[in-house]
Amino acid sequence: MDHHVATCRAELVAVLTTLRNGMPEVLTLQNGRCLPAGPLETEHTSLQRGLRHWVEQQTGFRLGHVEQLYTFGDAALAQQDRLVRISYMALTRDGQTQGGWQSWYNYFPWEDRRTNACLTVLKTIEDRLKGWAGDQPARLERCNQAFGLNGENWNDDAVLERYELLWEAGLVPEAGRETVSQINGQPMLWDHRRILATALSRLRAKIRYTPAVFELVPEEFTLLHLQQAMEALSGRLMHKQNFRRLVQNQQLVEETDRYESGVQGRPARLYRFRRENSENCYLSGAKLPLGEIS
Amino acid sequence: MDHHVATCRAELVAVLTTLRNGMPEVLTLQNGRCLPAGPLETEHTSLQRGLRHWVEQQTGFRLGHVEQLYTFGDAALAQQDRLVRISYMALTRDGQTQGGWQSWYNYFPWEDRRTNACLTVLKTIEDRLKGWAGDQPARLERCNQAFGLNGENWNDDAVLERYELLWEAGLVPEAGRETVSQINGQPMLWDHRRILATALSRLRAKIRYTPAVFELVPEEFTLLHLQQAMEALSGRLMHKQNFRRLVQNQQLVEETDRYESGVQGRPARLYRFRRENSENCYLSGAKLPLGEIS
DNA sequence: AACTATTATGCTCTTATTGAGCATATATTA
DNA sequence: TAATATATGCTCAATAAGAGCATAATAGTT
Repeated sequence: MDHHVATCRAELVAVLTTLRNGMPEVLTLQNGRCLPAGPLETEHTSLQRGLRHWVEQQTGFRLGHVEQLYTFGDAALAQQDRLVRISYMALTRDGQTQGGWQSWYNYFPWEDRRTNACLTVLKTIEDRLKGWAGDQPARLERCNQAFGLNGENWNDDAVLERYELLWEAGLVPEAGRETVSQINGQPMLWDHRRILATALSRLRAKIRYTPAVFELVPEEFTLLHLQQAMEALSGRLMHKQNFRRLVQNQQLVEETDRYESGVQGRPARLYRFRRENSENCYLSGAKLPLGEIS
Repeated sequence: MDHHVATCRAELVAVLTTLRNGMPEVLTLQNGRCLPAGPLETEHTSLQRGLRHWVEQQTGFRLGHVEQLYTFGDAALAQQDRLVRISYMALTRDGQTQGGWQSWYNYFPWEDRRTNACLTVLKTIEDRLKGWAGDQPARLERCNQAFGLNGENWNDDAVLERYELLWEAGLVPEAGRETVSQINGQPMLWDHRRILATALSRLRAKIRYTPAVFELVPEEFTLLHLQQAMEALSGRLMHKQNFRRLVQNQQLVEETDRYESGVQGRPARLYRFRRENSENCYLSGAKLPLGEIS
């Protein structure tokens, strides 16, 4: 048998996240149906530069720091013209540009546990998953662990595992089954929703042990703003007093002499991120653990 | 300006790790100068299958579960014939096959902090880094954080950061400077040592929150064996009694009714990994934190 | 001006986890 | 039998994490 080196095209896909009105949003195209993406061209001198080029061309947005997510290549692709999809994640504090920002939780309604609304969603999903699992203990166990059923804990970071489980169970439209978008989430083209799920997983893990949140809040913020940013990203509520204690003990922020104005109640002090103290904060072990509420 | 979709070749690189005689080892070719690797061919129906094919052909080893590491593509590569290098990591408990197993710490002597030998290495590196940093505070701070100098903590997982810092400082042979292998580590071809550093970083992080160690120890083991496996991978010693307490509290292991024999001292009970309890253990939050020794 | 609603912030209390090390148990070897 | 070596059980102090009470400071209302 002959062996031929496969030539392939590399496609670059970007997941750009911002926070607006207490909701994490992602930059999309075509009415939310896909992510900015384009092929690596001979003019691009690096993968990242290719990515930047396409995002800017398609959305007008200039990416800052990006982080590689995953390379997908094992789908059922044509043998002769292979495609390798390399995905990246980026953050921005100003999603004010034109173009389609969509809430994360349109795509993954079961991931926003801040309100009671998701209880309905989860109940429906639980029922359908149980139908799929039947009496197969392996399947049941996977459902329990992924969705925190039957006494298991809910793990914020397991966004991808949950999405893939729903796919396997035929409960997302991409898998060819008819579904309700309020429950099963809005679909995307190709595997873009899977890439988005990968990004949420990564970002939720990242904010736990790096000061990544600070890239999403304004220069000056109250501790409540910071907490709400963490809550929006992680999808769960936190204990206010304990959150303050943690942030302050980590020495990640410093007081300013200014206060918030124009709101009800006692005005909150504005804080600023101590960048010098944690330029590479994960190295020094500083963490921003989520003081979870039960 | 014309835009042309770049065709490229995808190269698949494997980092296969095993534990032998208390040392973590990696499967290499050409006397330790490179990792098993090969191009994606038209016959390969997925990236992983291509990877398996090359590793088996070059080393005779059949890979088990693999995990993707990183895709490198932004090096100074020829425009017309681009190369995308996709790297993977795998573990095995029997590195008994033929072929070149090399200790991790031949490549990264400063990463093995279990013995006093590394103190000399680190002292030399520290001196040279200080020379490179001069009086630039940004550089000094990076050195301190990466290598735990000046009161900063040593972070096991930051293998890649340390390697890249040494590269930037011109202290590794790949950067074109003449170096001493006992201090600066054995070089590899191309960027393979960087890929290896990525793998160590990932694996050291992984053993903290998944039961990955159990893929590297025999079916039945004493708690000391398990501890020594963790120590070999993380490069640091741990407190014996506290380690037992942690492992047992996590319910990751179960007693057998057998004991170790043929060694000095009181014979140790043999334990077995409770796979059922943690098939997907990271989801349920089970951790194997390293009870560090100061 | 007094009162109420609302949010910020300080503080305590309890429990769980972690680092450290002492004490005892059970084997081998001299 | 004594010495040595390792395994294993247990305590103690320090720290971190979850929960909630109490007080402070503002805007709006009566």
